[in-house]
Amino acid sequence: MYYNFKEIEKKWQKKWASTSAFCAQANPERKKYYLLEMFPYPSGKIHMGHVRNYTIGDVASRFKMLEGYNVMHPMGFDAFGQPAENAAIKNKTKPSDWTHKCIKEMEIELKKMGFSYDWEREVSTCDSDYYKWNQWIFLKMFERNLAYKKASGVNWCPSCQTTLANEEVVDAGCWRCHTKVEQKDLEQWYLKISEYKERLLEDLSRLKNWPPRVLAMQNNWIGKSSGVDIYFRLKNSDKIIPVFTTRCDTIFGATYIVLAPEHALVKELIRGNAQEKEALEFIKKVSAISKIVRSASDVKKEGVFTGSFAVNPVNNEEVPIWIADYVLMEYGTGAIMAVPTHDQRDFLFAKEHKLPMRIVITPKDGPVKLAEGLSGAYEGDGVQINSGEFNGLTNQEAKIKIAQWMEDKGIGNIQTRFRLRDWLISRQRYWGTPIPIIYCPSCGVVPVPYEDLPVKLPADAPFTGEGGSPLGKVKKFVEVKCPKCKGRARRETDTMATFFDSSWYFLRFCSPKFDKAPFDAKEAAYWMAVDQYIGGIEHAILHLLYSRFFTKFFQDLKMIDFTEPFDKLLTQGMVLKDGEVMSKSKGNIVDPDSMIKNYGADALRLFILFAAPPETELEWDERGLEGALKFLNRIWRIRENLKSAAGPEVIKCLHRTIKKVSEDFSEFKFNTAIASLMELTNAIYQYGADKQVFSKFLIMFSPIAPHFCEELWQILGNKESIFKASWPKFDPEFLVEENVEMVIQVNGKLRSKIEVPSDISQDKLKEMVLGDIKLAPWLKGKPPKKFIIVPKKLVNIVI
RNA sequence: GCUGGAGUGGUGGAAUGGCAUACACGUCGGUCUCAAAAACCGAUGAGGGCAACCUCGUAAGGGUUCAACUCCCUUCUCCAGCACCA
Repeated sequence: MYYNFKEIEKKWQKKWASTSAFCAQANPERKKYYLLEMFPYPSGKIHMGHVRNYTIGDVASRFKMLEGYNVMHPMGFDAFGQPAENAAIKNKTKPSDWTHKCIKEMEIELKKMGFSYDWEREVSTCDSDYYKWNQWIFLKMFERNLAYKKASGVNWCPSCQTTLANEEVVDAGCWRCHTKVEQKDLEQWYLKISEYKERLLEDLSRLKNWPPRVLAMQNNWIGKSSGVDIYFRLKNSDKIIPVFTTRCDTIFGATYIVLAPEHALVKELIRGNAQEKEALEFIKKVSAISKIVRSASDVKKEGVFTGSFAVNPVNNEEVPIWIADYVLMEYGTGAIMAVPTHDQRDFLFAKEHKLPMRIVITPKDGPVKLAEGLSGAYEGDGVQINSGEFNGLTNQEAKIKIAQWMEDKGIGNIQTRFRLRDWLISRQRYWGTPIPIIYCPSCGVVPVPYEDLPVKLPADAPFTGEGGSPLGKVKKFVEVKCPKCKGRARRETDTMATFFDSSWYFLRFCSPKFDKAPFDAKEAAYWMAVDQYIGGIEHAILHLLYSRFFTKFFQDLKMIDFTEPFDKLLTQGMVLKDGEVMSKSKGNIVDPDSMIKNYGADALRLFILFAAPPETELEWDERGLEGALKFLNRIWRIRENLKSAAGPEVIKCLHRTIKKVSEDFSEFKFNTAIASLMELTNAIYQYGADKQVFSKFLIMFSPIAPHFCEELWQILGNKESIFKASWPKFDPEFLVEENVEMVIQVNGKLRSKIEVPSDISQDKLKEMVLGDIKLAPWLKGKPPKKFIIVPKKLVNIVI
């Protein structure tokens, strides 16, 4: 007979809701613990990824609660975004109706899993009470020149009909629909995240409890590199072209320079030259291709000669100036010096266009290779040659000396460059936060005054699917009075990228109904930072970088006094089926709802935690889920067979288990914690348990299977919720064994085992070991050279 | 190419210098039953041996150590992120 999980789970979910069991209040007397899982986009249905993410969080949250912490465990919805608009077009509904319906459905599913959320703190980013503060934050950034508008080539998704941030372009496609991204010249709003690049990079070192790969990814993304701007002068002109290089040690080998096709000087350089026509055609061709496609490494590097020359400042050599598609305007100075002998890209380009080469670094102890015989660039370290006064130095020494020498002579400037670009936040969509800006023909760009916030989304925008923002078609939204001159003006119709919304929601949870600012500083001071954050690796750059940026911004506004929002981060692994990610297109989706129906939420939670450690991928296996249910039933039966007093074997095992589970839960090693609870269960089956042992077992197991344990807890006669109980403590006395089994090795190989009193003296132990008949053939009568004794574990005899 | 991570039974996984394979899944056998299911008990890395036992075994090779899945070096494979970033 299976226990009735359907009834039991429903019963306790109702009870927890009616008693507000998980509602948290700030209390300076108590130690707080803020546990947060990344909030979901309300698609209407939870998937196994959500189940895994939120189960891990729920166990941690309930464990901390039992340990006596004041736990805040909130949940909300990242509710703006394109699916709602697409649904509106398809089903002729309104995005807000569709979204709110989805949120309702999702709340029901989350509640069915028995998660211990503080629902009174729930937020939805599409509520004007929330997005009002997006606008508030935007205006604060605008005041500090951290939000600005600029025209430039931007990533454009033709399917979503909107612009995308660099972070949202994945494999040259849109992160949502995978459509190939195009390039468009548009005037768009940006956030100056680059202002924070040094801090964002440096503070990574504070994040000791973040996974190394996330730190590595952010480090890469910020992409700091040090080098020198070297000033090349145009031949027959005073004009200077600075080029950025990290390899100034190769400057004597620079035989030509290359500019990006968009470089400001290009037009002037080609004017009147024989190459002008060819060059103009090339520029036209390149500008039509998106930057992403252009920068794909498998595309052949193309370029043309400008017909002009520059002067290498270190040796006054005249070098040709080329333009090529592989030089990017956005990075460095938009111009490079080319050293074909020591840079593979330059090498290939020089070979193709028959440009000169000169070796300036030769491998230590290696022969000097001749340019004619060179099959590829030598990019390694070595000794300087053909480098004037720097000959003979190692290139690493030369790098430092040449940089300094250039600064002294005024022909170069030591520079640090970053890869991180500013964050494009304008979206030509409806279902997002309106950017609070008004364009006035006489006053220009005018911010909406704070007292006029929120700028609400009009409810009656038309959804035709014809492209272009629906907001632009709502007259009463667009046509406004200028706040300054009261003249006729036009409202900004772009909305904010939804990543803006999620960059500070963890602060909103501290005071979700606060109406004077995005959050109440006092509440935030108590609850922040988030002690444990849990979510998918897909947000390793986007969301986590933006959230760090916003936190630093709030710190600068003196609204908070910390600089990093998330103390510990756990990125959970994906749930796979037959080795592949579950997806609609593969048709291998396992629906959590039907699993709850067939096995119960507790069994699902148990399986998901037991099948793999949280960070690794989890292979879905329904047999494992059956196994989880079997284990629950095995425990269920214990209640009928409790003895009046448990024997010493079980008591010892209990204390070992308490120690192990306490340690494992703290380190999120749920799979091994469950394994040790299973061992205790096996011991109970062998030796029997009393009520006390079983109660302690239930407390330890309750974070994993909360409904199940509440029910048994009540059956044992307890009136209060099991989550009001306190976490059991182990007694070290019970961990001490009178006798221990010791492993006896000869030359490191296991040859025997003996049981000895655990407090045996070394001499007595040696005596016993030498008397062990099993060892005789291995010792061969020879006297042992050495005894290695690891107390209570092992003896190794070296002969 | 750069960066980070991983490689252990038929399967998921455990062990971070000290008995390799805990705990489960699966498989096989037993108990109960007219029978089956459920439940309970037991076996289960490979090879050899009647057996006690022996040999081999954590991607491959080498090293350090009394002792290596674990530390070091070399190589291979897989996963993930970034990538004409000068």
